[in-house]
Amino acid sequence: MKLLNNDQEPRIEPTKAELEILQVLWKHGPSTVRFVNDTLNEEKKAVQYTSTLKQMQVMTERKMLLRDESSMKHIYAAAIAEQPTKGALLNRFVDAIYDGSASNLVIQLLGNKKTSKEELDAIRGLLDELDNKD
Amino acid sequence: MKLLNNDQEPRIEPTKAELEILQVLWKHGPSTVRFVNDTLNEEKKAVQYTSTLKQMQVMTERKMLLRDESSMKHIYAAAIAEQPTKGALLNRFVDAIYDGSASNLVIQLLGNKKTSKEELDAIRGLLDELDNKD
DNA sequence: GCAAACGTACGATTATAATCGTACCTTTGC
DNA sequence: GCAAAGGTACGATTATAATCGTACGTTTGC
Repeated sequence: MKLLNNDQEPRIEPTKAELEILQVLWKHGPSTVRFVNDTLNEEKKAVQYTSTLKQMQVMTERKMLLRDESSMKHIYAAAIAEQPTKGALLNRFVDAIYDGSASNLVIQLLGNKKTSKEELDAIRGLLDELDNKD
Repeated sequence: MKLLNNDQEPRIEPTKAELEILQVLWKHGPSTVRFVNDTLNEEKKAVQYTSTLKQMQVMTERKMLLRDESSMKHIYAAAIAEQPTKGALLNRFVDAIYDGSASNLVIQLLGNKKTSKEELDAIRGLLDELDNKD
C-alpha cells in the first residue's frame, strides 16, 4: 500500500513532458495553455490541447507552476527557476551516467563529433574567466 | 492499436533500471544475474533477484545484452558499448535541457558548487590537449 | 439572443517502466 | 537418493507518465 503523498513542496524533477512545458514558460514568460500548446505543436510535437491542459493542471498541483485564475483564460507561470532546476537535473544525470564525475562528462562532450568548434571555444572562454576570478 | 515492434535493432536508450545493470556489466565484464543483483543491492538499491533477472531477460530480447546459455548459470554481457551509449544519452540530454548547446551545459557545470577544483583542472587539461592536437 | 468558438474540469484510458510471486528445473552435499 | 539451495521462465501486478474524450461553462460576433 502506497500512502498518499500530499506533497506541499514543489517537485523539482520534471518529467520529459513537464520539462517541455517549463521550457516554454521559461522562454516566453507567463502564458495561457493555448499559447503553450501552440508552441509545443510548432516546435516539438503534435499534442492535443486537453493533454497540455491536463499536464499544466497537474504541474500546478505539484507546485511546479503558478496559476492566475483572475480571468477566465488562466495564466500559468513557472514556479521553479530555470537554473536551479536544470542544475538539479544535471547533477542527477552526472551521477547516473558518469558516476558523479563532471570531467568524465566533459571528456565525452569533447570527443563528440557533434560538439562544434564554436562550442569548444565558448567552453574555453568560460574556463579562462574562472581562472581570472580565483 | 499499436503495431507490434519486432525490433531487431538494439535499443540504445536504456531506461534508468537498465542503465544500472549496464554499468555493472561495463565495469566488471560478463557476469551472472546473481553477481549483478548482488552488486546492485550493495551499491544502488534493494531489489529482488527475479526483478533483476527479468530486466536482464528483457534487455537480452532488446539486444542490449548478450547471453551465454551454455551452462546453467547464464552469463550476460553488454551488447552495446559504453561510450557510444553514454554519448547518445548525453546528446539527448543536451538537446532536451540545453537546447543542444554543449557550452550552456558547461556553464551550468562550472557554476555548480558541487564541481570540485580537481574536476575543473581536469577539464582544463582536456582542453589543452585538444589545442595541441589541432 | 443565440450559435459557434473557446475556455476549464476531470475521469478514463493507454503506454511504458519496474517489480515480484510462483512454478519448475538443475546442481550439490550429505 | 534426496532434500536443500540455487538457477531460469514467465505471467501478473504495481507504479508512473502521458494522452485524450466528453461534459459543461463563458465569451464573442452577427
